[in-house]
Amino acid sequence: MPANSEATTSSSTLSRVQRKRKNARARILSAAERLMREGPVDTVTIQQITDAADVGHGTFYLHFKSKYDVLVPIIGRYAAQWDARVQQSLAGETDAARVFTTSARLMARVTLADPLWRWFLAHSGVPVEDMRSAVGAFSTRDFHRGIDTGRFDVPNKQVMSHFVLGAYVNTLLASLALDDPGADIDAMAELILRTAGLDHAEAAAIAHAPLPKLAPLEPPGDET
Amino acid sequence: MPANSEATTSSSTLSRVQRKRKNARARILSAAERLMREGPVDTVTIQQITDAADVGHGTFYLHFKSKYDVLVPIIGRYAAQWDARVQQSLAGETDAARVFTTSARLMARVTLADPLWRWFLAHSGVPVEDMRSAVGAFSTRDFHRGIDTGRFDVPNKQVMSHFVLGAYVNTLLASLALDDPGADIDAMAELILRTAGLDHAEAAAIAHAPLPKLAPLEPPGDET
DNA sequence: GCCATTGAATGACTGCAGTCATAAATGATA
DNA sequence: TATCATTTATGACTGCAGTCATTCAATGGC
Repeated sequence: MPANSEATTSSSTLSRVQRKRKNARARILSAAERLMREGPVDTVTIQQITDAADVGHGTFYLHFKSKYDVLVPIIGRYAAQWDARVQQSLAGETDAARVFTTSARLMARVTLADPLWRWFLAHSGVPVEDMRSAVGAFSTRDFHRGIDTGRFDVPNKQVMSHFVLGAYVNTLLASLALDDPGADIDAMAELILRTAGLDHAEAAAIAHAPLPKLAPLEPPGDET
Repeated sequence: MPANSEATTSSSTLSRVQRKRKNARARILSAAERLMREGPVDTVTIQQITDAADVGHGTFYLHFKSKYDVLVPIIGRYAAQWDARVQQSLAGETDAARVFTTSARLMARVTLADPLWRWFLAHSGVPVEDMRSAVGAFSTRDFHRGIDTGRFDVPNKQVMSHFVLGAYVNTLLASLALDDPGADIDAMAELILRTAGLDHAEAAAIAHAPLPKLAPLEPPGDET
């Protein structure tokens, strides 16, 4: 008796079902993003998402574990788009310390500007791995480059990664309450550079250098 | 029709009701701790807690917001007991950097040894303030002492606090998977000292100095 | 001693997250 | 193009978190 009782009522095209088939995941993702951008994230229910995506309630759990879980790829894509721009604007820069620092400072600002990221940060009751994949993927990459090229001096690469990521996330978390988080972000960058072995003067100079301007991202509802 | 239908069946002493009255919060706390230490934290329901505490289901929400919320004072008390011992064993130490570092290293080890703390860390989807009050209260105190006495050199005290707390928590979080987290904890301590302005040699020396022994805590079911 | 006021305590109730038995679509084999 | 195996989808169902209208002990005024 379960399954599609209503869906087959109009088995006219049949391709409609096929279309649903192939990209349930993508449909859920875009429906979730739309709904969560419309209203408060908390009030969006799984049922609303699956209704909007025109898939069954259970289908959601085939692709995602929870509401948090569906946010990860959404904000990940947002971050990836910005990261591409940031990297572009840093094309000429050869110093790994400057690349990392500028990237982190810009990405932190961008992150704090997005309502979905803000909610995610405030509710980051997520395992380390999700944090890493979504929050710190880009910063981590640039940071490791600094280590691998010998620009940074760290006693324990593994611990250093967790250390810096945690510091980064918690500083952003605290900055959620601020109107202009720029100064705190830069102070954080300075501290990271210190931790990475740069002397205080150089850390301060790099962390407070002027930032390159980036063109704003167009409305984030576009599909690939 | 609600209220106590069963509770008044034996209105023998009447003082029993009075006793329930005054310390619902304490009863909930001890019942919650007992249940959560008995089985997996996840499987304990609010209903089970209120049943064990012999209070109504709704009473729970009068005192606590959630299951996470009830854990905060529980693990806070555990930490406070250990902190007292740690401070005692550091009575002779005058260097704020050594006090902070030793305290942090010991408390991290103790924290990682407690199942309730481990669960809390793994599920720390809690606002910064809870984290601060439970996770970092003692470390934060010692850290600020280092700043205030001029032993530490930090550009921004506020940011520094969030930075260090986040680094601390996330490093512990990552250490949950390790059999012996000691080495990682010490590496973390070294990084904190660097961030606080100590030169690399001194940071390493202090962070890897031998730890004082502490007598183990007796079974944590005692009431004050 | 009586009544009014307060706010702690209660548990039936609501709504959502997450599960699971069922079933449709797809693909492979021949 | 029939048959079986595998993958993907479904929605009724379960159980718990959290709410809220109601009850009642306690306290203070008179």
